[in-house]
Amino acid sequence: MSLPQEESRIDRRTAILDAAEEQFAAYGYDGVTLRAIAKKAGVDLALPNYYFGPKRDLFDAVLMRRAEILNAARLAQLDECIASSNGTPSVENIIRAFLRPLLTGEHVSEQGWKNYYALIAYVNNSPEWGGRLMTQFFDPVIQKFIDALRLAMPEVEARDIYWAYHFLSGALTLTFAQTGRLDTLSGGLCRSDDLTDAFEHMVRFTTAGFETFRSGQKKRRPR
Amino acid sequence: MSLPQEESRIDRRTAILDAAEEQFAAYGYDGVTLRAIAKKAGVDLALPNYYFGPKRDLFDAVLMRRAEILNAARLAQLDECIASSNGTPSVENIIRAFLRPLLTGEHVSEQGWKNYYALIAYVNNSPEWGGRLMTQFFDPVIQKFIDALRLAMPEVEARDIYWAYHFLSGALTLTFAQTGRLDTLSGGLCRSDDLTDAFEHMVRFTTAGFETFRSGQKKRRPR
DNA sequence: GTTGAAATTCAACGGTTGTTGAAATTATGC
DNA sequence: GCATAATTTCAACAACCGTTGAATTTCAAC
Repeated sequence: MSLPQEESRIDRRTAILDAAEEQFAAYGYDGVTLRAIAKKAGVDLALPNYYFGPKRDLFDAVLMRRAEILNAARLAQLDECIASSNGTPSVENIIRAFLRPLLTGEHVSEQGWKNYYALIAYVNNSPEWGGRLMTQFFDPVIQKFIDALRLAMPEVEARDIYWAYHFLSGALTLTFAQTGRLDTLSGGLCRSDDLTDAFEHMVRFTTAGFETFRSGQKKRRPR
Repeated sequence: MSLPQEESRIDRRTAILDAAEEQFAAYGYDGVTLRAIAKKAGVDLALPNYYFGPKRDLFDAVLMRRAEILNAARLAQLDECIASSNGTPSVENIIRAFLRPLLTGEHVSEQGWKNYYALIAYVNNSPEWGGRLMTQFFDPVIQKFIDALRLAMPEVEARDIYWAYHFLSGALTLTFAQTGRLDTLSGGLCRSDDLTDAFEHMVRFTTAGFETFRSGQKKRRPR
């Protein structure tokens, strides 16, 4: 017997990451046991600890794995977007550069990426980790997008742009979460797992949201 | 001794609800133990179970308590909004009617309401409960707001309105979550606990997002 | 094939979880 | 004041948690 040799070594690390990714996304950090992860991955209970250390480090490893891929893809899209528009890109094209890596090729078809997106939704809305982890893994790249947006709308205050990005982030991550609520609310009219449809709507909605801050009117009186 | 009589009976029920609300919002359902809740509420470990049954029922009770208050306030605002505009209110006024109950009077000052909002953010983005609980507690009222929005924009397809509400919901709940991420991302320019500022920006952003679907152009080609 | 390192299994540890039944306390109706 | 019910306390249950050290197996180098 020499079949599962060179393959199974690496396979087990990624099998653990895949299983942890799926479970964490579905039930949250505390809702998942190492025993459930190990069983899903088809490995011994002690193996996750052997490869990744304590549970919290495994969680970080899951987050880190695809964050690097996503950040690199986003930066490439942003560079191309800026280059192809003589230095001052449109708001819509910046948003498209921000969203496009999320639905290219394997990202829409592979279940692993969908699980990862749902996990991001969980982390982004968690008071426990949202501040720390999102800042650590994603905000360096986000800042470059904000810089580009400021360049695209130089007359808009920075505060307004940060708020607008915040709303974009919320809309995006709720769509990631795949709760199925929109589907039932709309009586089946909308399918939240149709990422292409979701993002086309999101681009229109958020682009208009950003652009509205060009008009100088400050705060209206509430009520 | 006859001081803690009529008072403490009711107080213990609400003390448990308050403590559970705070803990669930901060750490999620599985991140909280009944012992932590009981300790925070200053009651015996067995008391939560005595009043509310198993842990899951306590969670539902926490959600239900303020949901009824919020739903009633929203319906009142919607009625007033429709009545004061001769039957066809503006999109902006509908959104304001939807958001205004969140920052009236005690809701901004009481910490209990802020905890509840953070809990909603957790539930709304949870694949585990987002579909079931949000639909159960909030969607009947949401449907009435959608009806009003359809009336305000009769030329827009229902699908587009449902998507737009979905993005509004995501933006709103992320703001609820109070992760502090926006604060650090903006270098202190934005304070996410300033609900008045948050909602004034949210009204502008989301109103523009809804209105953009009036323009008949369908899906643009991505890329 | 032998040797040393890496990978995997196994069993168990101390600690914590939600839940519960029985006892003790307090309030309520007569 | 007494009996009845509601409330609160206490102790403990069985089940499960993350983690680990030792034993076992598999691998790689010579």
